[in-house]
Amino acid sequence: MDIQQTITNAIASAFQALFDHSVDPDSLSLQATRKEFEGTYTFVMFPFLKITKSSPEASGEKIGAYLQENLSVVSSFNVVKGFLNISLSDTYWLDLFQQLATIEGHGKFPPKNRKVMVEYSSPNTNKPLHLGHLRNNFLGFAVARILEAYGYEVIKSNLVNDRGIHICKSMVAYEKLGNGETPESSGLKGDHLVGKYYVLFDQEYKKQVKELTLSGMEQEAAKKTAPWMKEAQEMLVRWEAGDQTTIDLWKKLNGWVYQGFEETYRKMGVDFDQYYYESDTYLLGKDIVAEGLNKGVFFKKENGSVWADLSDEGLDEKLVLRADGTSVYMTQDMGTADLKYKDHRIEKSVYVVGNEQDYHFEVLFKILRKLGRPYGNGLYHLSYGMVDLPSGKMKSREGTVVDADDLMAEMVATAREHTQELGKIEGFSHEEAEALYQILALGALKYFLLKVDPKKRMLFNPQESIEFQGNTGPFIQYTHARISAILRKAAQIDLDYSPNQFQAYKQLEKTEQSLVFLLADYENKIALAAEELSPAVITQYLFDLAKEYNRFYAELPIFSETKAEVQAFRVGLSAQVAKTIKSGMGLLGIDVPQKM
RNA sequence: GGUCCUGUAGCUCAACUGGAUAGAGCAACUGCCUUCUAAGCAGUAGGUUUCAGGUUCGAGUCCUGACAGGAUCACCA
Repeated sequence: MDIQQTITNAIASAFQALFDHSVDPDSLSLQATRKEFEGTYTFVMFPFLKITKSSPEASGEKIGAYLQENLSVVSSFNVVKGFLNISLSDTYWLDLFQQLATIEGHGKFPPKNRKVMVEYSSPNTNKPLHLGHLRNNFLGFAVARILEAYGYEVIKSNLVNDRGIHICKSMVAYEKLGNGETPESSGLKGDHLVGKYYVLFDQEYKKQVKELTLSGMEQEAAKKTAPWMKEAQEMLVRWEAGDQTTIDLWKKLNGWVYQGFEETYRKMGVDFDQYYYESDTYLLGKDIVAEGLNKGVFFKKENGSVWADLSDEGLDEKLVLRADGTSVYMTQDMGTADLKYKDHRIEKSVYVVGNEQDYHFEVLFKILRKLGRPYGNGLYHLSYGMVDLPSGKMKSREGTVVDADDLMAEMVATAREHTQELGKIEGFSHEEAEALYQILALGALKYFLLKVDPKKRMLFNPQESIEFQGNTGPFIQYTHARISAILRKAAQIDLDYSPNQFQAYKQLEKTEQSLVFLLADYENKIALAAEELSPAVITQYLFDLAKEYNRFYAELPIFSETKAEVQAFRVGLSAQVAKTIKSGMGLLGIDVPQKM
């Protein structure tokens, strides 16, 4: 039984014994005591004054005295206004810490034997990845790791958007202007090369539309009749008909893009267990439309188009099949959902997709639940806000994007510069130094993007670049490096810091208690992060832990401490903090260095 | 216009889901390297939590209504 429950149970018995009033212990809750007060847990008296029939202070005193009397772990208490602050004994803290230090795999829940799929990244194959994708990929990867630690079996999937009119656009431009250019001949990464033609298409297309409108055509008509747009549409028809030349071109360009993506994913440190390609899935879902018609979930309009009526759920009608019998986005997403279930029997499915698709997923999930899908209640849209630049929204067609590859390269350069300025690479080989810059750069970037609540939009200012001080990835990495130095020294002098070496330690310092408390809290934070699908819970926790450790580090000596048990405890505590930082950063997909 | 999201220090973000005097980081200022890594630590300053009502012992948090920003409302994906 955990300590909070022990205390709330005791409080319930206190109400019984002192006031002859029975209270359900599960209805009582404790909160962490605020830093400026003495104590670990706080019980708020206000809601119970009717029971105690006395002032908040007097009630608190009575309950506190009862706890101290009857619970050996309670060493003291104080009452401020209506807040009963409870302090726990040193024995409790030492026992707790020994447990933590002894448990193998702290931060890993027992397997739930339940499968969850996390779909993220989902790029278009007509342009390179940008800053927005970085947020998506880091979020998806971190959420997958967190769910895994929470005990789920996780399948990371990537639904590649490899077909459609936008893909044909870059194909048309390449056909017209490419002159057989390849990644090798141009020296460009495959995805950047194809992206170049996507931009060229847009430029030429805009020119054509402008010319047509100048010659008197309506804007809308001009957009439809511009020669290149017509060619793109015709190419899409040929593609769907399986025309060999078109398919060959498509395969060639997509192949280049995949090579480029692979490299970018590798640099980002993300991966996938399962790829789905829209070229395979875009025709799926039509049988579901038929099923829905039979079940009365969908209805057909006069022109033959099929709709879902969700007005009873506060939404409106939504098209699921065109009058000509072809599918829309919703159709294939229904089909893909079934496919995922058929492939993996997942109970839970997380879609990491930007918040501009909130409505789409709300509708999709409602439809799937109406259809009685067994996985219907396990569907989650992890909706995240856009990353804005000071100049506003990023638009790839207009070239106002922060490219993912460029940004990562810049971060590495900044990390290199910063580290060298600090003169911190004595004794590093060239390879070690370069590896460190990578770790720091990616750590700074990932932490920066993950520390913000996913659903909030965030601002990225390339000029100010990403910090290495304060609430940042490198701050936490630094804490780990500091501890590593301590552990190296401990190994050098053959210091034994296993739990039986510090049995005799009494009178823990306040920061030591706080650290033990934080370490014990790690699993709660994993659970919270998993339930809320929010890596920001973990970043916040790691920052608190690192901050508290650095205070401990500055305040308390280790190797100059004369008592062996104190030395052993402090080294042991440091080791456990390092372990937890490494584990927590691992959940975020961030590496930690031994030296920096 | 309907629906959804957001609004907290100059800036970027927290606030344990209704609890104490709303906390961190950055930027500014003051201290601390002869002792385990100063990418650190301690401190000063910075707030009418967009506004107006309401609910109650208690509201940044819940309700109503404004205001501001964003997204979405295609036989596009």
